[in-house]
Amino acid sequence: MQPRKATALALVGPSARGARTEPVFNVQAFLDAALTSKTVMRYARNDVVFSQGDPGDHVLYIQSGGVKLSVLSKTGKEAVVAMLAAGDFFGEGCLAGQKFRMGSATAITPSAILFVEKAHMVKLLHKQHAMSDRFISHMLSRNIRIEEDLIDQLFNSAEKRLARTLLLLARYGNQDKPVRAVPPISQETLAEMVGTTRSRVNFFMNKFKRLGFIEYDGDLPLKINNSLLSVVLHD
Amino acid sequence: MQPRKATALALVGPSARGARTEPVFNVQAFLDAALTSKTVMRYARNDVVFSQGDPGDHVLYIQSGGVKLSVLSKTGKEAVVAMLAAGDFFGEGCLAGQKFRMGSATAITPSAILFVEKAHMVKLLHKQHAMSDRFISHMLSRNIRIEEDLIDQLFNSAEKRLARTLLLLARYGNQDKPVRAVPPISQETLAEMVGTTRSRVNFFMNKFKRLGFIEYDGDLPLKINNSLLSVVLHD
DNA sequence: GGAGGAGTGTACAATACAGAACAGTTTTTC
DNA sequence: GAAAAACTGTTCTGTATTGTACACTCCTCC
Repeated sequence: MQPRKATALALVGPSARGARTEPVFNVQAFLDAALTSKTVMRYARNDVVFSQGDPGDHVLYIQSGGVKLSVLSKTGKEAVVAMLAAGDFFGEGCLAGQKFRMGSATAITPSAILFVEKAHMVKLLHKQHAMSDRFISHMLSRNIRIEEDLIDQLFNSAEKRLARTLLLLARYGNQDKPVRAVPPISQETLAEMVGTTRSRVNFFMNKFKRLGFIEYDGDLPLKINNSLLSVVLHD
Repeated sequence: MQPRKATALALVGPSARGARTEPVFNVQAFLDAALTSKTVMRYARNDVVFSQGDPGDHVLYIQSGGVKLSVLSKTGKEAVVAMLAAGDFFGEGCLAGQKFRMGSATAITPSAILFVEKAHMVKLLHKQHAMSDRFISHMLSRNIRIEEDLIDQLFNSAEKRLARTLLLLARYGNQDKPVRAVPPISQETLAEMVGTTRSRVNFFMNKFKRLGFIEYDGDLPLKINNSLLSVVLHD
């Protein structure tokens, strides 16, 4: 019924990490099928979608908005594991048998989230090529991204990690401009993403500012000078 | 033709991180299909399957043996990203459009590796439920594992990370024994897995030995005392 | 059987980092 | 519009970690 050919090869060559503010693939086919399992929820900024330890057997899909995945350690430290945008899945752990959420999911902008029950998701993966393509593609690029984060942690100092995080965050803004805008994020959150303390982030932010790598008046959102900041990474 | 029901639900509940020295699922269906694209290669310990930077458009599947995935930084440091066993896939990056290998793959034991061409892999994923179940299941558990590694890096000290790495490595040995054997791995490699220096690994290894957490005569393979070592992690 | 290599045991100086504290500023909230 | 909360700027101290260096043992391969 719905046009399917456009998505059939989605798996093969999506430079899945490009500027991606809207889902890339043919949402129709997926939604038509998925919506039969009904639930779409709406969240405001900072609303909690689920909390670490919650039972959960739904895979979630971001129709619009953005979501932050974080983990809390026994000692109370928080780490941000991923920042997701429209078209991303999360909570897929339940497909692998996880009965409880391993982390928390929080909306970072007003978001519409689709809930797909695990059993139903499995069916979809079997029945719909477009769906399984999309899901596998998502898993692949998420894998690549997490692996890069891990490698970043293993190789680089906090200063370089912060530089990299800023550069990646900037991709949320417009592409192809030398100077990009970063969404409003506190130094506290940056610290949780980078894996260091806020005071350390503050120190480096001011260093970057002093050196002309980033621009801001003490107020977020800030502008980052792409080419300059890359210097930090490649030396 | 081949019995398929046994694998149909493989996706749903595989405690994929159990003792897994042989592929869990029905290899027949997969091999029958995959082998039409022919290549199986055999490697001896320390043979290189592919190197970082190599062009590559094959997904690889471990029929038997074990493989180490590692990455080399610009400054010459090496990091071990994963240790894989029979039944695991690797090199899936090409499915997401990566034209070159992002890291190196090295056999850690004599191994038989199946090469599946990218285009053929995509076909298999569409045609064979058992195949796409198996692949998605693999991606899910790999994802979970890498994420855990990342969180480990963010939260824990080098000492705890080493303890965790040893405990995980021990799962290669027999399950359900309080004392497990770890395959022969140099302190150098351990350092690359943990993300620290060899001298630091040596320091902690001797500390663990002194405290009775592990046993070895200066010679690998070593035995680790499971319950004791966990103490390090949970305090 | 001697040379070279790989792996281990150990020590030490330089440094990156965490943790904590406090003042100043802006933004929320009632 | 006052009080509270949230965020930034900055400083300090102790500690974990790196980087490096050297001695020692064991293996292996001409």
